[in-house]
Amino acid sequence: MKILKKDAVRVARDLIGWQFLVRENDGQLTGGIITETEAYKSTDAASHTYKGKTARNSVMFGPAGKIYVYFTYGKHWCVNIVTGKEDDGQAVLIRSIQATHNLELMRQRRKNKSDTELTNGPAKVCQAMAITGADYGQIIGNGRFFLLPSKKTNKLTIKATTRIGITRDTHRMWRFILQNR
DNA sequence: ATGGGGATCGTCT
DNA sequence: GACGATCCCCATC
Repeated sequence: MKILKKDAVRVARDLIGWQFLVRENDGQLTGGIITETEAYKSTDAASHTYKGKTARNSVMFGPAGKIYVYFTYGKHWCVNIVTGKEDDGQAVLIRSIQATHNLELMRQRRKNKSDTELTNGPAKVCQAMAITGADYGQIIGNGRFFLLPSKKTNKLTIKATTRIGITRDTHRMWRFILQNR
């Protein structure tokens, strides 16, 4: 997918408003509209690729369009979309979506949390969409994962802020949030 | 509505 | 052996 081959910071902004979906075993689609993202690059001390290639982060070194999933805090999975050129070591973290497909299944997986708490965090998105380490390296578009362009004809209002939950390179304005949601 | 602290384990030092 | 690209619970306002 062409949009994903650009710089992660650009892609993180561009993906706001796109639909992020998975196909369930029964063929149904689950997911929603991307409302919050963050960019991570190898030149960035907050990135998993900052210290070079390892077994865990290898998929981040390309090609673009693959899924990078990681396990964190002993409990949670988080999902990224690999971006950039071959060997760049960059990706966009999906931090939040606005649920549009298969709400009932997502509520069930999220233990019937309120709708505002359904998919408003990176690990919550993975819980609701049942994304785990089994999805590591999946290619978007011809398997379980799908990205569909924004249907909005009017321009979206997108706010840039510093990233969440990191301790290094905290000043970078690489978090993008859809306004008026 | 907001904030502090505990849980928990794979990955890297 | 330490530390997270986090979530949840509970206390307080």
